[in-house]
Amino acid sequence: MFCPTCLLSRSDAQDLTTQQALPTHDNARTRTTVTSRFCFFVYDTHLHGLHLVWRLTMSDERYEDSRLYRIRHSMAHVMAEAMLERFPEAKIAIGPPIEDGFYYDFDLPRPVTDEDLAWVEKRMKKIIGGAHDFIVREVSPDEAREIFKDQPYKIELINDLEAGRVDENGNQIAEAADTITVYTQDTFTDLCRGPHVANTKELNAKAFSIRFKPPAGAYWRGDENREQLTRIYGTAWETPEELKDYLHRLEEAKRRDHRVLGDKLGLFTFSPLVGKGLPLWKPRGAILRDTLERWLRQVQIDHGYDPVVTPHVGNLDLYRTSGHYPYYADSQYNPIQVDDEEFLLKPMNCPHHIMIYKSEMRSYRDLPVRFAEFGTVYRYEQSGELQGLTRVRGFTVDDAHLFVTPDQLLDEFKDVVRLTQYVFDALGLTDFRARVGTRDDGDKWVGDEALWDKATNAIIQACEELGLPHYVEEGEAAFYGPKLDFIFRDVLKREWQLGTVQVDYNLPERFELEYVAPNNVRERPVMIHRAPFGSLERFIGILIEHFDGAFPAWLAPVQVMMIPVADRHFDYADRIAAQLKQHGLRAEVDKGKARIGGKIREAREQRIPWMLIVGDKDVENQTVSLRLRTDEDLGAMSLEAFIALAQRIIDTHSMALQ
RNA sequence: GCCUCUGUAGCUCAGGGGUAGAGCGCUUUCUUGGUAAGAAAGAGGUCAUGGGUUCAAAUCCCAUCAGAGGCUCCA
Repeated sequence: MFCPTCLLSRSDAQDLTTQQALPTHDNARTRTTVTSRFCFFVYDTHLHGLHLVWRLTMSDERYEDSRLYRIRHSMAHVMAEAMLERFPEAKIAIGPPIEDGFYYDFDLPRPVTDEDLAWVEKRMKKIIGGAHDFIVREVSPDEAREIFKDQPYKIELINDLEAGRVDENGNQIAEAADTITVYTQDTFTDLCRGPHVANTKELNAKAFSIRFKPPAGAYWRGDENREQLTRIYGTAWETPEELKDYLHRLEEAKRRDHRVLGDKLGLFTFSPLVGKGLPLWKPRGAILRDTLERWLRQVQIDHGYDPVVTPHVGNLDLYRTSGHYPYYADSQYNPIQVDDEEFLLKPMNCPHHIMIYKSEMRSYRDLPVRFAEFGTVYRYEQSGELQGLTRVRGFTVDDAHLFVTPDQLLDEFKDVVRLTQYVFDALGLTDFRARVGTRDDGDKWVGDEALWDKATNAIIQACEELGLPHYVEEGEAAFYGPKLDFIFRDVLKREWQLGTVQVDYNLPERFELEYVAPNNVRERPVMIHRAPFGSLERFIGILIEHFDGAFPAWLAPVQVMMIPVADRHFDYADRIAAQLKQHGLRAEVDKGKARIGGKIREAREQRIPWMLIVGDKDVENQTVSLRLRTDEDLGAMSLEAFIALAQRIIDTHSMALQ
């Protein structure tokens, strides 16, 4: 059995131990997120030497071959049958299994109501109980057209199957079919490749739901210029317990939604008057963000990066030269006209950094040049795309651009990857996949194909030399070059794209960058674009959800909450808090009216790592009583002992609290 | 941008063609309490905004703004 993502075989995987490096595998290609979930690895770094060790976890079988896949596929057909009874005039589109469930797209005469879904769900249970066989038949395209004569979407699919599938550039991507398979259960027949369960008896009427997610709009064939259909999602499992688990996980994800927590913890807010997609950082969010920034800034300085600072706008010609303007005009704020010049709110930092590079004559002795900036950029994202902090219109990138000689490229690239891994590791983010994004077949790219190949090969070679398992995904590149993305899987097993490293031969060409080589000839440098966090906003949004707001102590906006037992202990609490602040700890005193239990509850809900309770006993003995947000009561200790403990945890970026 | 849904007190939400409800929070009073909510009283709302229908609109309709779930997009 092979992992569909990396093509590493299961027997190979079994031979691996945590202390062995993985063989590399770069010939896998996949476009489906379903299959790509099946190969995960966890890395384990020794912080100092940055020596990488990999472990692979792998499922036993491909999703497409699994029983769940057939169950979900069959469920989709059962749902379509019930929907056609509810909406006899409905046109059916497609209904595939997806991760955790299935969907079916319909063209409906009116919006679906919750009553409709309740009816359909009930009807589905009935159909399942009817013990209907799934019968497969092979028919000719003409027969198929007769069967689906009232279903225009199916006719379109049949015609395409018969002609052989063709992509948007007219390249044939599938053989012309002379037979078409159709599946029938009960009264419903669908054009379908299968596979299905043999009989609806194999479906569990108590282990599915179509009401866990509201109906949604979806374009026919994913094309925004075509019909908007109604997509109904379902989730289906083998047992009711699995369904319950899944619904529970959804609840958990909702509960720790960074938009909810961000409000509750006072981290950030939005104002319609400022504009949508433009986050406002409140003091507690800003200190968290500032702490991250200061730390990364220092790590980067240690790695030989030079901080630079550039303005928020730039002349439009700068972005015409870089190519950003022509390629992304739709998703930029309109140019600002001033006198007879046009300016753009900067959508990317690279052109500004390039101009800094160009401001001096560079010798090969100066390279590599590494410019780093927390640069705020603005992109006019489609309004429907905006989402909390994870998709905004103004955000700050932990951006850096490296200008290197071709000889230095590989080592520099590897060093960037090591730095990225160090950063994630220090934050306790350890579950990753690495994705090599290659050039799109379409027209969203610039430059010379040979240079693209060179850049892509450099990335793959670096991955191999680092022993970094990776997979290739076509069409995921930036327009100016291929990239390596780090895909992070959080505690709820959700995937997020975080850091990115890109190799770029094109912008140096476009901006005619040069350095003087040893033989006194002017050569062209190669650029590396990189951002471990990507967007600070998005990254913090992900951190909030991953940690459920309970940040490691070094990042916690408030690290210590003083809880005086009675009002007469306020002075003592104030004095302690002042001393904590002198030691660099972020401490506050809760002088509210609540009793001690209430204050503890509040501090816990605020995810404050340490609570120091002070009452008569503490004043008398000159102690503080420590309680953790995790519920442990560590009892009385001297202030010095607590400060030593807190500083040790903070300085080591420990995830623990004691 | 497109489809669907939502917008009522600071927050979470109930209600619903005849001038507004709960819990939490907030204020005050009592309580000074030792490890996940002490008690009582009180304040607080042009029911997102603008228009329309109606004797009467928070309620129905339209538009706008904002939010949610998807789709498309993501340098």
